[in-house]
Amino acid sequence: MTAAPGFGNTLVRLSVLIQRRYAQICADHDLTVAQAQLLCAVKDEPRGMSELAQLLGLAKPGLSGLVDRTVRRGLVERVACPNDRRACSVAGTPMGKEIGRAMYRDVAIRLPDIFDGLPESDRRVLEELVSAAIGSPVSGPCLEDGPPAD
Amino acid sequence: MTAAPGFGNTLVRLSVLIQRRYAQICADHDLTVAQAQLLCAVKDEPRGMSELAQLLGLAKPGLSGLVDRTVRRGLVERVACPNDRRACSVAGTPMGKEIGRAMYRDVAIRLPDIFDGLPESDRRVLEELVSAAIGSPVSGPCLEDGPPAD
DNA sequence: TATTGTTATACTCTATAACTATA
DNA sequence: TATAGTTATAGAGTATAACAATA
Repeated sequence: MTAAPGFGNTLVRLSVLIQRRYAQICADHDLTVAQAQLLCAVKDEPRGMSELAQLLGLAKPGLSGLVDRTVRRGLVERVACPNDRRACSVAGTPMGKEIGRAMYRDVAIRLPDIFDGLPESDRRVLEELVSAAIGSPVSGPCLEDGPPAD
Repeated sequence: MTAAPGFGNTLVRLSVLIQRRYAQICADHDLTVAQAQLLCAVKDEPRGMSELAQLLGLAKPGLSGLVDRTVRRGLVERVACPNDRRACSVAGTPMGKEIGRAMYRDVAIRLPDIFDGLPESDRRVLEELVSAAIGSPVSGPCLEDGPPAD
């Protein structure tokens, strides 16, 4: 009995719990999940399209559309890249950055409630283990670098 | 310093990791995530539409569409409810049940890899804490009961 | 009248293929 | 030629409103 047989499915249920709470926080800020993640990714500094596609796990056309819709809402803007006239970066507008930071704060405050049922000492152990297992964000955003893009 | 300030965002990144791996397993079984969850929910016994909507966190029209698409693929079918002629249940077809069970097994095997970086003893502690915090599945499916529906 | 589930409509998200402009 | 990003197209998912049949 090396691992609990249903642990994989417990993890799926955990991720669903997290995603539902996260989606609720996004909705409270009048954002879709994808828009919120984009906003969190550019809340401190602009990022190139390729980097964002990688970060958000989207193919390039998907990111283009997401940026379009988010631009339309006045939350981000495209800025030309001086070195390479094909490329562009995505920057948060003042409003977008503010909302992105508010999201980030709200997530930090409200999401851990999921583990309210655990005694404080267990929660601290859990935090340490999860943080150790998946590491810290490379440069600020809510997301993890990943393979899916393109 | 009660809780790590970024723990909420670490949880979001964890859930993204889990969801991406889960989506990959679904794709390996030629399923979308929503179809896989529907299949897991009916892999052992039929379930009513209301129960499924609650379980999957969908509003009724969303579930109707999901069931339509999954019926079209020959994985589930609608069965009339004898007591109430308005109502119906969703049952897996033999193929659908088989795929649902295979998914469930595959998730149990492949998902915990996420924590491969942790020493074995830490992994066991983590499993216990997560399982204690979110409990076991009520009746078998991969999902958790939740509020969003309708 | 209230409830179950579907249909209609609209928008977001995601994928693939084809395209434009630049390198 | 290769690369960055967009446009075109299609399908899945999700929400609200209106509807049908039954309770």
